[in-house]
Amino acid sequence: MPEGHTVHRIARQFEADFVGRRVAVSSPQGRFADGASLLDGLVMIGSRAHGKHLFLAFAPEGAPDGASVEVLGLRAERWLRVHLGLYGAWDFHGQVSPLLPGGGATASLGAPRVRRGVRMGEGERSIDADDAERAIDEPDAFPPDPVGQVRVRLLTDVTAADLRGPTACVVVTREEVRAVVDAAGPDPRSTPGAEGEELFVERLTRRRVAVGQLLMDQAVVSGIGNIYRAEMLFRARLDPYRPGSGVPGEVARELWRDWVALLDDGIRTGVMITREDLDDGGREAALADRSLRHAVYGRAGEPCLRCGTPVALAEMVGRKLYWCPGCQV
DNA sequence: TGGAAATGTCTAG
DNA sequence: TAGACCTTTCCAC
Repeated sequence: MPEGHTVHRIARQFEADFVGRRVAVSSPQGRFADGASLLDGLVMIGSRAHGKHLFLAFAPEGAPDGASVEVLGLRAERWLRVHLGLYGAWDFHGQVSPLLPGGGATASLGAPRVRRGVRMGEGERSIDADDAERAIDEPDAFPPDPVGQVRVRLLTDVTAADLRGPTACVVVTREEVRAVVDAAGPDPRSTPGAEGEELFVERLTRRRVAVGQLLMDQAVVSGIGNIYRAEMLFRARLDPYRPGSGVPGEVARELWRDWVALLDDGIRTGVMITREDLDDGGREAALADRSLRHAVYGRAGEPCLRCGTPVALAEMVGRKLYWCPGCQV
């Protein structure tokens, strides 16, 4: 999936283009028709991410609905919770704000898509004026006709957001939002500072389960997926099979701090560049070519960038695990 | 046209 | 642990 950084970027996109606006909600595919009718015509009052969950808060126009308790810093009784799962993606159409000053707008955030032989970046594709695909993908008419299986369409006067392929897309109460967040491990962006770090270290080091498995466990830490998992263990020189209880506290702290830094970088750039050996030129090249972004992920059989040992590939709890058996001990 | 693959998670046995 | 589920895309046949 879109790992945690992508969901935070999606939350920002909604903050920029939907929050404060009245939203028409529909389900072109039909599978979310009931939920859509509960939200249609309400104003989006906030947008939050925790790990891989996206929460969009709604309230009646001109009448914040009087919720007495804040959840994720918002008083809202009606929320849309979305989890993209493995293939989910949001597509934005119409007026789409750039997420970086001076940057291009983002058309699509979520699972990678391959189109016309052009591999899109992980999670998203830029549609600045030079992008030849813009003419293909952005018809003049607004809103554009839904393409494919659009579970939900959120529509303001000027911007449309289409959701396809989510694992979860459901209208929830603030209590249900609270429950999901409480059950999840810390996310550096919503559990910042020492509290998140302490929680992470405690949950990682108390169990004998393999650290490679624990990093993917969203109850231990939120937002890490298969790529960040492999790359963080490589950066920490940790054997993925080492039990969490065998990871020294200081090493666990370093893992958390690395996650904080990687997540910040991913949110800022929209791209997972996890190699430590790149200079500015190398990063520039990696932005354009995803095969240059990672040290071990997707590089099975190729020599380790640190010690030359062939990168190993195995299955861990049903997911592909890449690591260097030479220098991850 | 069918199968496989993809940054994920849940449930039944 | 296997299977189900969400969707799109490429590739072998």
